[in-house]
Formats: sequence, structure tokens, C-alpha cells
Amino acid sequence: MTDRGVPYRPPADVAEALRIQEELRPRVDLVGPGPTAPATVAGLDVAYAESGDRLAAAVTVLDAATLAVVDEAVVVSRPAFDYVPGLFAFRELPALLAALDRLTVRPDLLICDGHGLAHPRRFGLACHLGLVTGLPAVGVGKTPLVGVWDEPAPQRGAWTPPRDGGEVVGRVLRTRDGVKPVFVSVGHRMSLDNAVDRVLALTPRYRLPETTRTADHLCRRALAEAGGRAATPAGDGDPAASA
DNA sequence: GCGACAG
DNA sequence: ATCTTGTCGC
Repeated sequence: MTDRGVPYRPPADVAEALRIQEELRPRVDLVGPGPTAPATVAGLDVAYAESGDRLAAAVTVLDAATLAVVDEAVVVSRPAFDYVPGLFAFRELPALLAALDRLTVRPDLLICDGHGLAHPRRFGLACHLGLVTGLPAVGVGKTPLVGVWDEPAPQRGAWTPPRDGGEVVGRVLRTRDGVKPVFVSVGHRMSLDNAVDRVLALTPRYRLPETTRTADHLCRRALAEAGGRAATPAGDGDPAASA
């Protein structure tokens, strides 16, 4: 699932992580437009143990029409990098990629728990994940990272453009009437319009996409069941061994 | 210089 | 991310 894009390179330090982002940023496909009727859509999320030394990364694949889960995978591992705003992807990517490799179907679209272009260097988790998998990807953040915007109208579907350094980096989108908006941005091989349409199709009932919700449930469950035991054997090694 | 800062 | 008590609403 992860062998059709650019190879993932684990950074040794912050300086290298910044170099990798600057190097990969130009390779993001900003045109898309991406699938308007995907057969399957994947959600990715990570849960952490309170000690902070362990995490569970989950991927769930949903039938885009029925929103039923048709495949899923979860990996228990360790954070691969310290948490640094803007370098967040390096923390979770190795475990997420390991989970993706355990899927039996290759999804048509990735819905990431974090931002895509709405990032200081226009290369958030969704861009990185899209590039490494070669799959269309969308970022859906629950809280902002960059940008200024006006409050969207209270109705589902209402949106305003968040601007950072003069450019529009995504959309502040109301997915349900009267709830806090989410922050949608392009990850890879998707247009912003299509990204918003796909997110609205995935939010028939709750604020967050069903993909994110099912993945969230799965990784929390896996973390609880992992208890105090060892990390998931990850085929060719511990996904966190890179940090 | 100070504060803010995806998860 | 995770920890938290209560509260409002379906």
C-alpha cells in the first residue's frame, strides 16, 4: 500500500526533517482533481498512551456509498519523533505506513487526521502521506495550525477561506449545523472543491468524517487491549526504530 | 523579545 | 495527544 509513492525517509533531527519537507513540497500534486465517486475511502488516526511512550496507529477502509467498514488495520508502536508543531508527521507516519501495509485493499482516497497544505511550509501530514503512498489525500484538522479566517455561517456546508501569508490554504468548513467547523485542506492529488465535497459526504451525522471516527475507535481499542505488552511486530522491523 | 503552535 | 465534572440535548 505504501510502495507506489516516494520512499519514506526518517529524519535524525529537526534540521533534517525541515530539509525533507522543503524537498518534497514541490512534488505534491495540487491539481487533482481526485476521485469524485471513490469506491473506498480510508481514515487514519493515532491514539497515545498517557505515558506518551506508546501509540496505536489505525487505518479503516469504508465503502464510500454505505460508509460500512470493509477493511482495517492497526499497529502498536512508539512515537517516531518528538512532537514539534509543523513536524508532526514524522511522529506518526512510520506507524501509519505500517498499518497501511497491512490492508488487503488499496483505498481510493485517504482522509488524514491533521492538515495538508494548511501548514507553515505547505507540507502537512496529509501531503506527506499522499506523496509516500501515491494516493489522493485530504487533511481534516480539528483545530487550526496556521491562517486567519472569518467565522463561517452556522449551517452545514458553510465555509470561509483561511489565509496564511496571503494565500488561501484550505477551507474552514461547517460539517453540521451549529457545531465547531473543521479545517479542510488538500493533501495530494485532490482539488480543494473535491476535498470539501468528499468531507461533506463523510459527515452525514457527526462533526468529524466517519472515516476518522472509525479509525479513532480502532486505535483507542487497540491501545487499551495492548495493555502493558510489547509493540506490534511490523514485518521488517519496528516502525519506530527510525527515531 | 513574547506568545502561539496539527496530534 | 491525554487528563478531567458537569451539563445540555436527542
